Amino acid sequence: MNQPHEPVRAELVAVAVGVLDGAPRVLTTSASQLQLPAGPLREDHRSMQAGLRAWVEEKTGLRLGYVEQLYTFADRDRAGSERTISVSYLGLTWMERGDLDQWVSWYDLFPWEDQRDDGVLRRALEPHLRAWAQAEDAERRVVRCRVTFGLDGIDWHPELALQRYEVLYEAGLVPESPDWRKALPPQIVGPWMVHDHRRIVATAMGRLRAKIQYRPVVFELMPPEFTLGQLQACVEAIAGQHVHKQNFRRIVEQQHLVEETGGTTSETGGRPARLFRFRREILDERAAGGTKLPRTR
Amino acid sequence: MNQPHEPVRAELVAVAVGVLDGAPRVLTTSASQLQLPAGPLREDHRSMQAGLRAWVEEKTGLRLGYVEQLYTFADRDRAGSERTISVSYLGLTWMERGDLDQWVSWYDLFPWEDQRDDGVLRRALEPHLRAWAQAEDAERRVVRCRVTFGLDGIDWHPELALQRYEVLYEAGLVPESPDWRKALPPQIVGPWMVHDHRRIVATAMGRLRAKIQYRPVVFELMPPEFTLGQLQACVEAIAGQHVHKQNFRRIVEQQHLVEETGGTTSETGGRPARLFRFRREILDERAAGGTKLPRTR
DNA sequence: CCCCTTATGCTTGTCTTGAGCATATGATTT
DNA sequence: AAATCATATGCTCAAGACAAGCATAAGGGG
Repeated sequence: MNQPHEPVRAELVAVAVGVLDGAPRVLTTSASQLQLPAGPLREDHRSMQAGLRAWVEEKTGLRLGYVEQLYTFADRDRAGSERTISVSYLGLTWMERGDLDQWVSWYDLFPWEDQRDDGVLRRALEPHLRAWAQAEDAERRVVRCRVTFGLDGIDWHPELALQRYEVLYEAGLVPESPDWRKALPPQIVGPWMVHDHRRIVATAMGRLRAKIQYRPVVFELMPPEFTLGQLQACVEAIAGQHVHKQNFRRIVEQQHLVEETGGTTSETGGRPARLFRFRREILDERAAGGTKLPRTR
Repeated sequence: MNQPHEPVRAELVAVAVGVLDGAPRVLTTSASQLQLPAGPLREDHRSMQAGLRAWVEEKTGLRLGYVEQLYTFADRDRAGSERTISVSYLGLTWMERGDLDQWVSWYDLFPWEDQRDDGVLRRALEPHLRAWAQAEDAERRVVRCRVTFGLDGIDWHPELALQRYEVLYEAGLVPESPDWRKALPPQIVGPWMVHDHRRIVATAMGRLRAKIQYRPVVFELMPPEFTLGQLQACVEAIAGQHVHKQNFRRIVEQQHLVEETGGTTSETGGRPARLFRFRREILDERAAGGTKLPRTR
């Protein structure tokens, strides 16, 4: 029953996300090419998570806080070589100013994902999508584009990031597609990344956008004290959508996710805002819900 | 930067689930010990999913339909040996009568998870949980038990199956705990399974229970034609909870998840019920929602 | 002092959801 | 044949969640 296992290589890959200046950003290892922090699972790693943290710290100096497993890919690299299994993780961290060069905005990677100013980007993409949809197997393709990209008045679902990427990949519009001759310029479809790292980032984006709605994970991206305005800005950055301010406040407050610190700040301009902190106890107290998105259209 | 990878062993593990007679069941490989179908990733497998399907078919004869990745574990087996990476998958299938011996009810594995008759089982467990909570670090432990097991009037959340298992594991109440001296009899805490297979099943249960609420996956467990009553029974089996019949029907119908076949059946006893089939198109048409659980208390 | 900006409080109408009443229609029992 | 049981199906109602918007508050900069 158990023939000997063929050995494989195990790789740990991190999508470390922080939010700064209205854009979520992904940590890359500084190199000529865009690539995620990664490294092999080693004998001395106590667990995969521990190994992942170690690699990220070694390669970028960042100590991750929140970490969760994303997905595991198996790639047959070059013919003949061992197979590599990549276990990817999503990590969240609070960003302060500085060292922006290692941090790539995920809207630079996926320009169409920011619906806060869909204008140019989506307009530039939509015709190509329609062309692809018409080319072959039209019925299915049209429906698929409509649903994933929210065309023709259908709702845009932020959490479908991976599915959108996959459409573009199949359509040959992104540079890493197998048939990349029709690939569009990076301002529209974003830059190339090593291996399948862009797919992994898209996976992370989808997961985070979904999770933010039913688990209080935004707070892992926030400083210890923050205003509700800043919290909202962070959620909007992640979701790539605007939310209704007053309703957002209502939800956050009535769920008792935060408590006032007593302080205020006027850094935000306008009327000074009260400062809040995350009530971390809530993680035990309840199967606490997340931050629904009261949409604004 | 790239020291040579230390080789590891990659194992594929399947949690194949079907529903029969009001209980979800998990496929095991017939042996003296309870264990899940599993096998190493092989060179000739085109992908991990393909490999998984192949193993399940080889070991049990079952052809899986729907498959999704669950979680990846890394275990250091025995000291000195290579590390094993287990990539686990959830598979759903439609069960007909027969061959029940290979299929273990997940309420035999986790008796406390069936809240449709929580009576005896939970009563038998609760005192031990409270004892554990009091023993040490009481404040945290009490809250944790309350939340995960829904004690003291807090809502029971079906999808917290894994968290509940982990509490029992830490409390030493299940036979596979490192300190198993306090373990309770199998009628209360279920039987032992090979390796960490029971943890994997608990993961699958949590995932499926969560997913059923926001994606139409129940239908993967149903025959081509079914009555709404049967569909409801299937959902209740998965969730381990009763749902409100009329509201359940309302949700399913208004989401256009199903269409009438025109036929009826009186197999269910009582007034004959109309037959429906799943509108599979909906999987493309919308980011279709699942089957929320209109609770009944 | 006026205006700009963001913060914060509150109202209103709509939609969703939980809960239950009432009736329909077959099989089974009396 | 009538009563009874069991499930199916249709419909109503009230409470709560949610989208949207109005109005006021309180800083800073001209």
